[in-house]
Amino acid sequence: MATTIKDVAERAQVSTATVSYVLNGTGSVAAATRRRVLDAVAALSYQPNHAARSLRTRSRTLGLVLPPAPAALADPALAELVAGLSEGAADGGYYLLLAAQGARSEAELGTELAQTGRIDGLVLLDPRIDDERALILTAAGIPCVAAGAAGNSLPCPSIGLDLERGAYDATRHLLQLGHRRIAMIALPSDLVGSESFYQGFTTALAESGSVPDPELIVEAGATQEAGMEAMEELLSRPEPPSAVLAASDILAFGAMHALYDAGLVVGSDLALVGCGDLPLAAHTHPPLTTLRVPRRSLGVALAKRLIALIERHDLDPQPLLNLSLMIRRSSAALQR
Amino acid sequence: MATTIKDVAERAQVSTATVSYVLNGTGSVAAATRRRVLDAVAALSYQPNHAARSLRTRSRTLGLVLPPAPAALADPALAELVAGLSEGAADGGYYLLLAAQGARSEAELGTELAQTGRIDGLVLLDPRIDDERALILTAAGIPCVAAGAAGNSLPCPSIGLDLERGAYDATRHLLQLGHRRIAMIALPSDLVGSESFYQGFTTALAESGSVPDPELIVEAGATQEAGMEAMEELLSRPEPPSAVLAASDILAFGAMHALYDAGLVVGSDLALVGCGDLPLAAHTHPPLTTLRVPRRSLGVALAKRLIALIERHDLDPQPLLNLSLMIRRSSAALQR
DNA sequence: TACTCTTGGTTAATCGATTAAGTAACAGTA
DNA sequence: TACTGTTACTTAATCGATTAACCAAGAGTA
Repeated sequence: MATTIKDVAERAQVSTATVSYVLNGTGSVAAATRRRVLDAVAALSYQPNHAARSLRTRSRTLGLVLPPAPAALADPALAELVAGLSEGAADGGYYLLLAAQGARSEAELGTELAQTGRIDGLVLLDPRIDDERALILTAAGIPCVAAGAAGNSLPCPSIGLDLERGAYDATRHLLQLGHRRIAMIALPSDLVGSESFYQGFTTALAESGSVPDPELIVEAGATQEAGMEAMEELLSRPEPPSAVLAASDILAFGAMHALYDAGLVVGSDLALVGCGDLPLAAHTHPPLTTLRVPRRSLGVALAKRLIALIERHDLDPQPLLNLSLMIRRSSAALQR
Repeated sequence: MATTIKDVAERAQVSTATVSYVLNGTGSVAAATRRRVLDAVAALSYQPNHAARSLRTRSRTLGLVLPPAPAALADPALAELVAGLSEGAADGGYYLLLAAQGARSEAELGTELAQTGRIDGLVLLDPRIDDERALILTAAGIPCVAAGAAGNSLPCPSIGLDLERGAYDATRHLLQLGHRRIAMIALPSDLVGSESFYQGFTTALAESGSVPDPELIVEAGATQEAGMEAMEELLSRPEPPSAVLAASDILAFGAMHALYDAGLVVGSDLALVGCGDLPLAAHTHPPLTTLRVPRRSLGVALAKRLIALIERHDLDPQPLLNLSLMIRRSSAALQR
């Protein structure tokens, strides 16, 4: 049934070694012989057996651990990243293995997958500063790359989003609309991106001659509820903001709820900008101005970086990926 | 580095065969020996190498082909299904391999993956009547199961959603609100689910003493644009409907746009019900009444069914999964 | 001429499991 | 006693590739 390298060798009148050399481009093979082998491969439509191959070499598989149930939905756009990942993997001759986290920690699961030879490397989502997973995995010699992180506070390579520039752009947008009291709802500060995002925010403010008011910076969790509470907190200030930059769309959605509850109209009473451009963002009321993340490209870039790491070939450092500001009705000129 | 079965055998003072028998529960092994082996396994924290194992047996991997770029976003809730799949796979000791479709057809890609021993079986999304992929794959002896299909118009097993019951419930809901002219925007009729959905719709109408007006049944594509056009068509009827049941949320979103353009208010001028309960559905204006699909359970059930097929053990036929009607503001009582 | 390189191949070991076939020891039975 | 079964193992073949080691023939060189 399944055609093996032996069948090809017989048909081409050579040894299996020669077939292998032709197929892998290693060894030296005369042109005529190479032709015979390739013809035989084509005639038998031979595909090398994956298990046999990976028993001797690599598994040509990248791993991704899916966050457990509740958080799995936290990023409804995960599918796009995953699509990019498997696309980038396919380009390099790899596939993507998905594992449900279950009881074990991500690092444990990843280690097991790597040690049993199921995967050659792992993609890490939502990296944190001094990320524990990255530490454990790299210590165990397991290649991994982190998604969407910039800078070098990570023990493994990463593909960065230019969050600093994004936050800068968003803040400039709000400043240009005439806002002066601009608040920020931040993600947990141990996420690798948080610092950059804050940096962009303050840089834009500084350029306009102001400094961020500590009263208007709230560090929240990552959930919608957290965004809601953060917004409530901001509204309780003696001088509440006229505009809010949220570090994620989820936080922004929560903020919207709080504003609605407070009887304020988003877009006219207060401007709101999110980050992520989830599919939902264009459909809230009012539609949310937000920073679009190139998730698919991020996925492709991550896969390529990880493959380069696995195969130990150098790769030009990947430039940070740009976010683009999608201006919608949630951000509007200051009312007076 | 990597501990092998040989290391375990040495430590337990037995042959590798015995270790294998203990680990697989095959062969007969004395209790004391079994203990020694298990102790050695634990002491060395041995995990069998996947490649070696799958060279002799199965790959313990399920495959899923991701639709190409544009369609990949068509179902933003795909992530949930995928999470369910990998969860169900994990329960059976399997993992999930994702492949980006690229240039080749899904059947070709699936066949290659199976023949190279990368996967043992394949999950098919959005099955069609006499699905070509299912035909090719089953003909090639590759196990596959289809998602969300009912009935036996498929050449492979499937996990069914009770679309008939769902459509029935949704239609009853509209009837109870007082609607009498109820239209339906259908998905392409070659999708396996379409017939059942239509069936549920007509059954509910029949119970109320009416028959479906052919003028009010429109078969559309699967896109938002298709939904929009279908709605425009319905509005152009001499006697337009007062309520519309769309066979998917995407279609319903399109219909909403058409209604908005026509100056009609969804929820008061016309009731609208979708199907799927995409994350977006609760956040449109007005929020969309829709049938919730248990995507995660569907994924789990699919994985279990596929594994049973692969390992050839019988499985009680899985009952159809129920949809639940999420009543929101897009469906309201008839205005008079 | 005699020696060394290349070139173009082959042979055979190897990766780490599974499993058919064989065997020794002992119990049960005719 | 001799034979048949069990039980509890071991030996060794096998899955299908990769690759180190070896080898023959012809080209180049001193």
